[in-house]
Amino acid sequence: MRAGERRPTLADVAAEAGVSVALVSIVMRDAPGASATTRERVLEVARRLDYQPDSRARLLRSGESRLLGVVFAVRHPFHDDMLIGLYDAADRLGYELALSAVTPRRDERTAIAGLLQDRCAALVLLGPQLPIAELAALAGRLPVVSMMRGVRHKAVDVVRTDDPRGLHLAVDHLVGLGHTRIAHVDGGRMVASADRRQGYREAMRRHGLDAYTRVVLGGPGEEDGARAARELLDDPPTAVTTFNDLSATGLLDGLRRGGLDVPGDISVVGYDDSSFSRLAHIDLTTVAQDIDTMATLGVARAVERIAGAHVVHRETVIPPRLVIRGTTGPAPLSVGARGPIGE
Amino acid sequence: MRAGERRPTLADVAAEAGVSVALVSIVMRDAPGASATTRERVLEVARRLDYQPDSRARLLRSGESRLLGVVFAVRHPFHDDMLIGLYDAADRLGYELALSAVTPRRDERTAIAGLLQDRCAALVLLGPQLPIAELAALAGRLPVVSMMRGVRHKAVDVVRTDDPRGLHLAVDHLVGLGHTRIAHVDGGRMVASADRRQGYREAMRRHGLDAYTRVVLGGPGEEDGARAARELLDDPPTAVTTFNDLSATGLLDGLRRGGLDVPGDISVVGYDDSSFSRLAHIDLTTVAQDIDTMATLGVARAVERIAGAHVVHRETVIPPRLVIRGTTGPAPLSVGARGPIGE
DNA sequence: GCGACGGCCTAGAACGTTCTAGAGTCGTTG
DNA sequence: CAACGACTCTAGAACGTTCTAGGCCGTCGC
Repeated sequence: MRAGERRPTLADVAAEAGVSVALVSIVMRDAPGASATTRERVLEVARRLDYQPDSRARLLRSGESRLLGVVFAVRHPFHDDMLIGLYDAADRLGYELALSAVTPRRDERTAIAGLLQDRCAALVLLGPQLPIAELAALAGRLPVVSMMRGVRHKAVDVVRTDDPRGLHLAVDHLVGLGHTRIAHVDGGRMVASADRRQGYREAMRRHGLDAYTRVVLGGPGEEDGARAARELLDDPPTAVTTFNDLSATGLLDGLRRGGLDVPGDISVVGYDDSSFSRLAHIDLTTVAQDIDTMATLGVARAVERIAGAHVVHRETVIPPRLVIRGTTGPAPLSVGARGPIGE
Repeated sequence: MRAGERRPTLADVAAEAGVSVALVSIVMRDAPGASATTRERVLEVARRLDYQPDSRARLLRSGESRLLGVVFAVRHPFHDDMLIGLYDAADRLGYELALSAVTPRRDERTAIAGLLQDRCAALVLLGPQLPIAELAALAGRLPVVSMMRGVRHKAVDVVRTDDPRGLHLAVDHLVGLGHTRIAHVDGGRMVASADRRQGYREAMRRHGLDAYTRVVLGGPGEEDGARAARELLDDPPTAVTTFNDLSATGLLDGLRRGGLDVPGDISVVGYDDSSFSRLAHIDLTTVAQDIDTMATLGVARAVERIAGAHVVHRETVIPPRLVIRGTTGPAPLSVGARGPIGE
């Protein structure tokens, strides 16, 4: 067999089986309207000719696409994990996924444009960076679900993690271990940064640790964590929460180079439960987002919008979970412990 | 605007602009056969109506799909990197990419089936695991390019890294640093494992270090590296090459826990240049595959097959590159150095 | 002044499916 | 016995595009 040969179509199967094209279509779709015996015979022929339905023609005619467009970022372990869940969820509901990746040289607009041309029934965007106005315009044309990013617009559904709560969990854990001098390395201009920083502040206040609250400027990268480490080394706290795992590893490295033992002298908590945080080498205590639930809900929202005419805007907030590993431990005995900042 | 409204079609644009459907098609495709003024006017209208071509109908009619199906594995940083290159390469040649992911609960067969229904013109498979017979059958229906895995079949093109050479580079580097007692932690049953192990053996022989050749059973995971570390600690060499970065990090961790300093006492070389190997925390010297070149060639092979009727089977082998980071250093002074094994 | 030609444009078929409307057959029923 | 309904099947339109064939108009060459 050579590539370039025409693929068998419904017409080929029909001719071979001696029935009409429409009947073959009925059989292939498992729709009512064919006797058991012809059904059998048609399927036999289809199998023999190795017939594969042409989804393009199918969708073109039937209008409904049962296709969900997913935009994800490459080199983003968290997105990979999310894809796994999305495939499962879509599969359960009888939908297909069309993936479009954002890469360093392929921006979100391009990724979305590709999916629009494929006539997806809805879009699921993982951590979209587009301005709200653009997302809203998009949502005027087809259902749009934003994952991990809050979008205040009635046409855009949102599924995200309760980020403040994530930091409550982290701080509670540390306080439970006896820590009081807990700092936070934030994510700079990143979208989720404000929520996490605020969660940290709230949690500290709730524990009456206002006076120990200390936010260090950081960023999403490893080098941001390393920079924060240098700043912290002047007057190290006994524990640090961070914006994400990557910055946490930079921080870890910086602190250790500065002569501190983790978790002996200082505890560190990451955020995201990235795959590398599980490496024995890193073994980072971190806040995990409930990826499966988020994926299931994301797909569900999209499908609801596709089906129902008008849905009210829904923002679903999923509680995170703390994963305790090796970078957190009891607060060191307060030998030489200093009081609150500014004391 | 509500989702569910019909999208504008060529006919809508044509009616609005007062021209025929065919002419609008000509303008949209940038094909010859329209005057500059009408071209302008049609584009104006298309923009105003926010017309988006329906790629399904387009491809259905034109037969040629200019669509490359790509099967990649999720949670596989190397594949993510490859996607970046593939998008670039496809873009340069005017092709689109249709992605289909292999996840823990979605196997390769399913991923491929999805792409076949989309009538891709060719398939680019990243590290396919399918039996050769199946790949060959597939290649009978459309061009198939296997990336990173050698497939001895005339219908399947292959683009892969020269793995033996990768280990030559690693060993040469270590020998250049004065090492002689160099062990190799292999990848067990993994596909590429044999090539890399053999490359190690060849390189050792070439340097006259036959007597120091030492292969330790390993595997692809971190725990495999850790296990190998325990075995090596009994009689540590001064350098180790490994099957991949993940096993190298496990090894690093095990060696350090065993009291050895890296790279002071012992040097370690990984394989793959995974993103985490760049973390300051790990800073692993490793063998990098030339992803961009591979991606470019993979797409090129697919496109050639699509265009040309008969192409001879081609296996393209790309030389790897050594990335020197912090886990390799000069061989320790031979205080207490032992001779070759079995001396 | 006439045919040929080139530039611009259009009508209608085609791609492979699904869908609608209806045709034929048979058994049941009034 | 005619009418009917259920069941099985078919013809042909439709989806939104591209492609082929051709029409119209002005210009050019003779």
